[in-house]
Amino acid sequence: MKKKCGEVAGVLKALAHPQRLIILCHLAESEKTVTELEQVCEASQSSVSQFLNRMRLEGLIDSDKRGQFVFYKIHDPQLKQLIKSLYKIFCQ
Amino acid sequence: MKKKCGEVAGVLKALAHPQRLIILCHLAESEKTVTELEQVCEASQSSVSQFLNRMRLEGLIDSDKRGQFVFYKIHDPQLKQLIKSLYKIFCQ
DNA sequence: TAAGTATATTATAATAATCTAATATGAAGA
DNA sequence: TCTTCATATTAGATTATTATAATATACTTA
Repeated sequence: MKKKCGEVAGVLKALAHPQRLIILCHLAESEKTVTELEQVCEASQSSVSQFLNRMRLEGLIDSDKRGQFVFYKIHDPQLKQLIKSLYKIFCQ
Repeated sequence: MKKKCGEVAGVLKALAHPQRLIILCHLAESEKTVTELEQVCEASQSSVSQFLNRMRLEGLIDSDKRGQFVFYKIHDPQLKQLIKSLYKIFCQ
């Protein structure tokens, strides 16, 4: 239990930030480019890029460079489930 | 959406900490005293007390003093639901 | 190849969270 | 009343997170 809570707390930390949560909610719908994410969460290019990189390193999201764009999407299926649950609990 | 994400991110912040998550998981089962919580999460008395106070002020938990003990329990029904979801997603 | 667009990186400043130690309060029992 | 136990509070040091500015890279198109 202690170990599991440590892991889960780590995932929750990624969501526990207004702009990162917006980003992840959008990624839960479909893949998005960095610029698209910049617009929905109204954060600077640098911040968004840093957030994305951090979440990628944590294994939560995936990046896929296609031409001049980098598309991000959710990698971790548990994260996707969690975002769905959040939506059910808090937005319905 | 922006506003809602801010609120939800606030709740998630409370869970996004190994020891607070352990505390909340135990409170999701039943009410507990501070000393009981100290033992399950292996944090100092002061830390636990500070965590509890903070979560109480955020409206997530309730305290009830009975004699020399203070019993804490989850106040926010959404938080209870969230903890159940976490259990389903990550512990089954 | 020059210019523009998309993204990443780095360093650093600003802010927030955490932990610890010390002390305080208040109830219970000898 | 003295002591012990349960809890709370405070202040400060430490550490982590966030935001910002500047610069770099790499692709695209004229």
